[in-house]
Amino acid sequence: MNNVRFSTALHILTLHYYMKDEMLTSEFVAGSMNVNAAIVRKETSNLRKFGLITSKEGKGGGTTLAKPAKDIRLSDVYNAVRQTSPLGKKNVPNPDCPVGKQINVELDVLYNKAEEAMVSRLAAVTLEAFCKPIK
Amino acid sequence: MNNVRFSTALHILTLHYYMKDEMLTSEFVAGSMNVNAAIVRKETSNLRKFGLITSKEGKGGGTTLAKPAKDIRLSDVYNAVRQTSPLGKKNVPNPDCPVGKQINVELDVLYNKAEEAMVSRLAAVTLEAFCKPIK
DNA sequence: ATTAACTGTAATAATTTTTATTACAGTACA
DNA sequence: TGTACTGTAATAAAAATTATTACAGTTAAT
Repeated sequence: MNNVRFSTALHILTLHYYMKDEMLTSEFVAGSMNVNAAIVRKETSNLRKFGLITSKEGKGGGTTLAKPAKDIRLSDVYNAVRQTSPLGKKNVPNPDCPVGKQINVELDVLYNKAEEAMVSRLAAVTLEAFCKPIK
Repeated sequence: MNNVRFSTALHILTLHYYMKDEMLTSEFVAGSMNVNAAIVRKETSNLRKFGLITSKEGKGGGTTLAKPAKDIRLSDVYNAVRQTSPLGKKNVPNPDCPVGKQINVELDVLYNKAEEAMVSRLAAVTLEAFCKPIK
C-alpha cells in the first residue's frame, strides 16, 4: 500500500472542514490538491460508501461532510482507503520447507497486531483535531 | 512501501533460528522462500549492515544470526527494511490553497505518531517469540 | 596455485502497482 | 433543453518492485 490514497482522502475531508458546509466540486478539490478531478471523484465516491461524505449529482452538485468532524476518526479514513497491510506483501514460500510452510500464518498474526496498534492510534485523533492547526 | 521486504527479512531470520547456528547459503534460503538468490543476498547484506546477521564470504561461507534471537526485536527488522511511511505517500498540493499549503506538515506529524505506535508494537516481540510456534 | 563455492553488488529486464487521462452515461437545476 | 455536476469505466502513462544475469572478490580445499 504505497500510494497516496490516505493522504488524498484526508485532504478532501480537511478541505470540507475548512470550507464549512459549502458544497465542493471535484474540480475545486482537485485544484487544491494538484491531482486529476476524476481521481477526486473516485475517492469521494468511496468515502461516501463509508459514510464520511454525502454527494449530490447534477448541476449545483458536489460533496459535503456526512457528519460533524468531531465524529469522524482518522481510523475511519484509514479503513475507507485500506488495501493491503502496512507491513507490505508476503512471499509465497516453499511449502516443502517447514519454515516456508508455517511462516505466513505467523506473519498474518503479527501483521494484524501491528496494524491494530497503528489503527488504534489513528482512532485517537478526530478529523476536527487534525484540522484545528490549519488556519 | 508495498513490498515484500519485511516478510523476506523475517523469513531469513526465522530460517536461521530454525537451523540453529548453521551457516546458511543464499541458495538454500532462496529455496525456502521461492525467490531469487540474489535478492536474498541483497537482503542479508542489508541485515548485516544493521547488525542482525553476520556473513562470511568464500567457499563454505554463508550467513548466521549476529546475536541471540531473544535480543532481536521485530522493530529492528522493521527499521532495517523501512523505506516510506506505512500510511503511504503524500501529494504535492497546491501552495496557493491554505489547506494545500499546510496539510503536509500535519500529515507528517500524524504519520509519525501512527508509525511509532506500530513500531512500538513490533518492539514488544522478539525474534525468538515470533519463531517459537514454528516447529 | 588452482579450482570450486561462496558473498557483494551492479546493471538491466520484466512485472506489478499506482496514477493520470479521456470519455461518456446519468442526474438535477435553471 | 442546455449546462454543470457526479459516477464510473477503459485505457494509457509513470513509478515502484521484483527477477535475472553477470561478474569481481574472497575463502577453503586439494
